[in-house]
Amino acid sequence: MICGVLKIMLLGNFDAHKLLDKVGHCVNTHIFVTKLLEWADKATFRDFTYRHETDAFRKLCLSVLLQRARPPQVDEAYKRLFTFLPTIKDVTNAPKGQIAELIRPSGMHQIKAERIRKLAEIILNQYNGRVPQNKEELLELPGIGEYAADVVLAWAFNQDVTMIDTNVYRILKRVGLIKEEGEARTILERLIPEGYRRRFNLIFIEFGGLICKPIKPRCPNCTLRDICHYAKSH
DNA sequence: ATCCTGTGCT
DNA sequence: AGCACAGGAT
Repeated sequence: MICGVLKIMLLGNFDAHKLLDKVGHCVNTHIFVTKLLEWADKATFRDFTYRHETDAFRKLCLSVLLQRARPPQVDEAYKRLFTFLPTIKDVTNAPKGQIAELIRPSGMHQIKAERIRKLAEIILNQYNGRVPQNKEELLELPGIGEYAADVVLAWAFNQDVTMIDTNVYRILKRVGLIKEEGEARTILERLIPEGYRRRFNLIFIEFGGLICKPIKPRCPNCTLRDICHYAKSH
């Protein structure tokens, strides 16, 4: 059953009993959430410097850098970009080529450079340097889609928002909780109690990066192996 | 549906 | 060599 009070050290502590009381009645999802929490309790989360960033504009740029990129490479690009171009004005005035060169490690640097430069321009000129705090306006921004908008709302504006990335898709699909990607949001919002969306997103990302990896997942070491369709068929 | 795009892993 | 990556736009 539930092994005492689970604590997520990195993100602060919370009482898993309360948490699990709010989760739905389905046995599989119950086990799923419990096992993930137990794993997060023991695991050592990776520490990327960009995770400590709270500035809304930089988070906005980060969500662009993260597109189809690996976290370590994004961290490198992130440091380079804001070391050389610390302010929004700096980014706005920088030639696209310079931005591209700075963020090269994150991949797709030409596209991302264009997106970041336009972002800076719009935030500076149309929003007077303030990143909008609602999803509608965020989605209007170039290079900002569902995921990027949710990331900004969650981590820059402290909103309890469900974020869905490839890690979430992959984990939910393999375990067998969803068949198609469109089902992810519904399932997640039923699965994860309000107030814990951000924490769980980090857990999904870490679990997806360390255990349920896209290639060569570590199924033998995985706490979900007993309930996971993928683990049973491989 | 397909493109964008560099790098790390297998 | 080939696939995959904290996606988004056309």
